[in-house]
Amino acid sequence: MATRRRLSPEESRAGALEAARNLLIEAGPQAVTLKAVGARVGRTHANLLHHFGSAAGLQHALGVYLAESVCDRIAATIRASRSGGASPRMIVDQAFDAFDGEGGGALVSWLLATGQEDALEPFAKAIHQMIETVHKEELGADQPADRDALESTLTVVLLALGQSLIGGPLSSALKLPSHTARDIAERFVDDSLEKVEQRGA
Amino acid sequence: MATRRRLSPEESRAGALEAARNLLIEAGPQAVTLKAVGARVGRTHANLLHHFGSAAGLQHALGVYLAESVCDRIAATIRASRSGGASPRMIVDQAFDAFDGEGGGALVSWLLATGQEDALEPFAKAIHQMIETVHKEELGADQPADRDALESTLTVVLLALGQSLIGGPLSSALKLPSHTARDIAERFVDDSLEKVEQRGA
DNA sequence: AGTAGCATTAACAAGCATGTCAGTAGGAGG
DNA sequence: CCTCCTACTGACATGCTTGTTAATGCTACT
Repeated sequence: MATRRRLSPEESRAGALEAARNLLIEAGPQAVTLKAVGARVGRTHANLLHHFGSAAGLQHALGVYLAESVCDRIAATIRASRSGGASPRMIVDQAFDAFDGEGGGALVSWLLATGQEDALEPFAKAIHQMIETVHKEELGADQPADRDALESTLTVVLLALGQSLIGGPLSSALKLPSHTARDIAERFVDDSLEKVEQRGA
Repeated sequence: MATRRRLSPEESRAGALEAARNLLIEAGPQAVTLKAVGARVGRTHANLLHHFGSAAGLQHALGVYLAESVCDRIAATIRASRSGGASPRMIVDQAFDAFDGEGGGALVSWLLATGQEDALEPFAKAIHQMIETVHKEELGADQPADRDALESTLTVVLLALGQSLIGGPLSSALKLPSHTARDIAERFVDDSLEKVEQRGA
């Protein structure tokens, strides 16, 4: 057997979390076991126990990792819009993509499946944090995001989540194109921005 | 030990499904095991195997049961609105309640967690069926539901689902009242109905 | 009452996920 | 080169879930 390389704890954890995320997205919450994740990174399940303390430790770390990952992706796009590189539509698109492909939907169903619903709170707070930060950067203002912005955020997130979970089968059953939910969310954001501008003028 | 009553297959199945649903709502998908469900109805896990054939059989039956349950509840309210007993707002409310308390959200996370995503399709079709039926009853028309009605349905369902899954923590983190998603959905439906009336006039 | 059918169960078995522990070995620092 | 730290592993243990099977005993039907 070839000599095994010895990784730093950080490398091990990062690799394991990435593997766990892919496993989660590909095969669902049930598939994320110590053994399966270990196999993906070429280690034993005892190794994961060593690094994460327990299965629950891995679950928690994965939750944090996914939440950050999803928020980062959305926040990056919002920041890009500041320099004129991204329209509101693109932001909504990114939000949908983040839930759909980055593991946002998977994260939620994972947390719900493992019964750690309290872990949703940090995720929700991360979203709020993101909105507040971006809002201040955007306006250069010190005031918190207004109610319309918050409601838009809520709407987009809920629609994106729902879309990532049952959007495919549902829009197909209703005989609507699969991008319908995206369109609705974009329309909603457009209307909201319009209202803000009118009020500002 | 008191003599055990002997139930008909229908009674057994119905009782088991009801117990499974409560278990699912209260403790999440992981908690729905043959042993746990059996304990709730005062039978052994072998008994459930006898009635449902396998664990997968119970899962499938539970999926069908929940889908019907949720759709029935919403459809009943829509029908009531025909006789003037229910407003559009109440219909939206019922949809949210159905997802929140009746197990709609739990159903989806259950199906996703157990990896039977194909079971979402019948659920989605049941929703479509419901809309088409109600639409024809409502208008007395033979034509299928128009696009606006379908889009409203999609929006309400996605929002209700999202709300039932992460609505609590999310609206709390955004410092919005917990009924915000409901309000948004109701506004959306109101606008949609208004548009239809204008076009009809 | 007697009997046949089937709901029900206990006992058993296999598989899997989590967790413990003692020991091995890689790699950095002396 | 030697030593210490610790990443890493294999073996073992436990408990849970699903599944099989043979036997038991209600209950409906004759």
